[in-house]
Amino acid sequence: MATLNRPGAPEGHACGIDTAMEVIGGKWKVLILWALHEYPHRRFGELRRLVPGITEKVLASHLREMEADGIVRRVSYEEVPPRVEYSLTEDGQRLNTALEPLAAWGRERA
Amino acid sequence: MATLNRPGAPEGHACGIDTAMEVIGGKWKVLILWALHEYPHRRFGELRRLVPGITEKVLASHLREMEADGIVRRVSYEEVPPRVEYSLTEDGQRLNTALEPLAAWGRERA
DNA sequence: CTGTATCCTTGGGGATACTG
DNA sequence: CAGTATCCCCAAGGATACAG
Repeated sequence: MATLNRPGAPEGHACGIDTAMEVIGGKWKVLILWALHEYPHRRFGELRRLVPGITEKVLASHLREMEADGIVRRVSYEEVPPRVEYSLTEDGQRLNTALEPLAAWGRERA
Repeated sequence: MATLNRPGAPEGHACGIDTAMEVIGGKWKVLILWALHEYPHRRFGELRRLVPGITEKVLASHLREMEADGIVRRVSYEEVPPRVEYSLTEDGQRLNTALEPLAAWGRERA
């Protein structure tokens, strides 16, 4: 993404906020993150119920992207019927922690 | 926006992250926030230069929304040629502070 | 149960020109 | 200088059906 144009700045250490925004940019990603934090190791169907309104297609693609970004881990148990569990990676946990002040700011709004 | 479906939760205190995401949801908003934090009291044209790539239309509409959300203050000096200065409100400053851990998380990514 | 495959819609954002 | 006014576009999401 774009970065700031910082006249007279050291140049070489971006603000980093843009990087984070790309990762959590999807419409439901922070909600998924939050859900996985409060209810660890959820299955696909459980997540769908935890995040009301999301469609299967979008949940699936969001999970894929979050997995690719290294914040979500997907574990598939080869059973019938199929069982898949999603959880946060270490980086995902840290991201969630980093999100907490922002959540607090949101809560303080009337 | 949507909120989490939290079975067996106290119900009545949402996670708050969704609220914050709505406020910083625009494509360039965090960058504007950051710019206004590092270079307080900027004029329209200066902001345009600080956030390279943004168009006048989008900068204007983003600023309007951020003003409506109470995180940016717009002061117009009735002069010719016109002069307008944008700055962060108290709430905007607190939002920026709340964004810092997220920025740090982004910076730590390789 | 855990997803694809299709098709369709929308609005956020881009380009450009113009105005007080 | 500080913005509107238009027009346009496309990718992110939604709806629904189907599959292993």
